[in-house]
Amino acid sequence: MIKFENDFNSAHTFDCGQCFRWEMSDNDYIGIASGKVCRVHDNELFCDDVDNEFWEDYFTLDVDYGAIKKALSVNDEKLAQCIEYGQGIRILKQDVWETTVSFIISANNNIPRIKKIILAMCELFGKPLEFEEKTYYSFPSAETISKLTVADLAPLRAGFRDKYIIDAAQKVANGEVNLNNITKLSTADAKTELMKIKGVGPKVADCVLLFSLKRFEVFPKDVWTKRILTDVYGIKEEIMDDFTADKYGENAGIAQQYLYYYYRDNSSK
DNA sequence: TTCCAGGAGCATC
DNA sequence: GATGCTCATGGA
Repeated sequence: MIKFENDFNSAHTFDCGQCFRWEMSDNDYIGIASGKVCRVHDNELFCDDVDNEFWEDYFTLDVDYGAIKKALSVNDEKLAQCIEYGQGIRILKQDVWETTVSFIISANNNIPRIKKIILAMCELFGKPLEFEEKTYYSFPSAETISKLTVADLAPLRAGFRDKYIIDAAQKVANGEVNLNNITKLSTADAKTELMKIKGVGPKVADCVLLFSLKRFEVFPKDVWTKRILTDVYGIKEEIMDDFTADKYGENAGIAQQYLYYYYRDNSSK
């Protein structure tokens, strides 16, 4: 069991668009990551004892979000409001391979459908995991997917993204793209490495860097964040990268996540 | 029916 | 290097 002492809100963390394998169950969240399953109830996480260290790492418990939020709130009233609204968002350190494929699937797609495609992929090609007398499925390895064809992925209904998933699996499995070594690379080099995969452009690569490699300085720009920067801050697209880097610096990605969550959540109501 | 979704590949200039 | 078109799918 792990207890979250502060700066953690399960709903905000799991529903802010960074992850796709956490589901509400009896007011708790059940999540699957790296072949492990756990239950989050309020501020407590229940898992197999041998996995404690894994989940502590996954939830980046070493990061002081209080200090980061304080620094980001200075001189930015709008962001301070978003931070208040999304309090308790933690950026997760997810598996690189899973995050890469997940955000390949995210291209020109919506979150419910992204989750549906990933779930189908796990149920079809992942390994069964028993937890609390129920069966869950792991995210399939690159080796497993690399042996499949585009036709095998048809049941996922992933559309034009199916060929990108195969390309990613083959390049990772044969070592053309080395994900094992990627944590040691600079952010720029890691981005270049990821973009060797078809279907991984700047935005998908940025999401992988932020949501699986703790590169908090990266600010992924999607249709929503571009809209926010334009409408709320009056920034033109050409200078967005400079604006976010100058204004938010090493924590730009965290700022981005609060902005994204606030505006997406409040525009759908 | 048309528009849109946590974009990217490709041809063309 | 920039611009415009296209890529499946399903919900609104």
